[in-house]
Amino acid sequence: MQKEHNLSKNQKIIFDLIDKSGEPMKAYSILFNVQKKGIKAPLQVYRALDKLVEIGKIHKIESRNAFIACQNSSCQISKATAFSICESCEKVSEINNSKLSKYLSNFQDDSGMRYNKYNLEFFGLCKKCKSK
Amino acid sequence: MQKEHNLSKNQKIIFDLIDKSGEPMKAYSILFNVQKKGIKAPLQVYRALDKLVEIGKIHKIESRNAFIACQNSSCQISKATAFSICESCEKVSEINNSKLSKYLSNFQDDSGMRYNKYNLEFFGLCKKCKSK
DNA sequence: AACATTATGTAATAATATAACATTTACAAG
DNA sequence: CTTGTAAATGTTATATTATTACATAATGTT
Repeated sequence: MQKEHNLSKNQKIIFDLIDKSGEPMKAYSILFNVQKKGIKAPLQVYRALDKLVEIGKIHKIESRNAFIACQNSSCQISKATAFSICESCEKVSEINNSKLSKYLSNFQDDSGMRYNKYNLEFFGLCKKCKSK
Repeated sequence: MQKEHNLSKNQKIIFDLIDKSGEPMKAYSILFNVQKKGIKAPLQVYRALDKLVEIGKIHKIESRNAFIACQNSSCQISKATAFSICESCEKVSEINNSKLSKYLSNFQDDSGMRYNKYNLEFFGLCKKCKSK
């Protein structure tokens, strides 16, 4: 069962914006879009983003410095993430594949070490861009 | 066989610095360290870094905005990378595991799509930090 | 009510990265 | 060997991303 996180005012404003957009958003683009709602400073945005990432409502696409709403309803905490990124149109999808996540969660490196947290970004051309 | 890339002057200076350091370096730290060699501007650093990444001599650790020399002698082009990152001491190691790279190169998402390029970052505590 | 925790507001600034333009070097084709 | 072209360099300015520092307010718990 997913824990209810009562989002604060700024967190809710910013989560709703990212969630509705359906695509990765950058911090200063978020800032621009929420200024009419009273959020004026970068720090207000980054603080909300930090919290939303921490509780797993959004993920950061590291290679793009952008944030996307979690598309995986069973995802509690953002510690094991995988994304597909189109290098042409920049479309990003979260990959929710249990075999992949099991494989990576159970992966041991040559020293026998395991990792409870990872981020994987796949790059290629999405179907639309491939057919062009 | 690895293709010989004749590095230019700036590329060589910057690669040698990163390679000798053995750990991830940030662009402005690189800049500071090569100023005595005549490289004065950020753009000179970023251009060399871009090229070195392109030819696979270094990799970018996206979650850290830092660059590390490729530790895999058979790695020609930086398109399939995996790293282990200690969240305490920030030590970074390149993971060179053929099973893992085969698994990821052959991975198909639910739409049947494959990816020729990926970046995977594992997070945890390295042995030293774990034993503290 | 008292306390601790979390969230907010605001200004300043640090850190990371690119745009635009001029010039020079390396090197292959004729 | 010179002409054309791609790659690399130099320089200034600026854009983009993110954090420090400090003050205040809201929320939840005992």
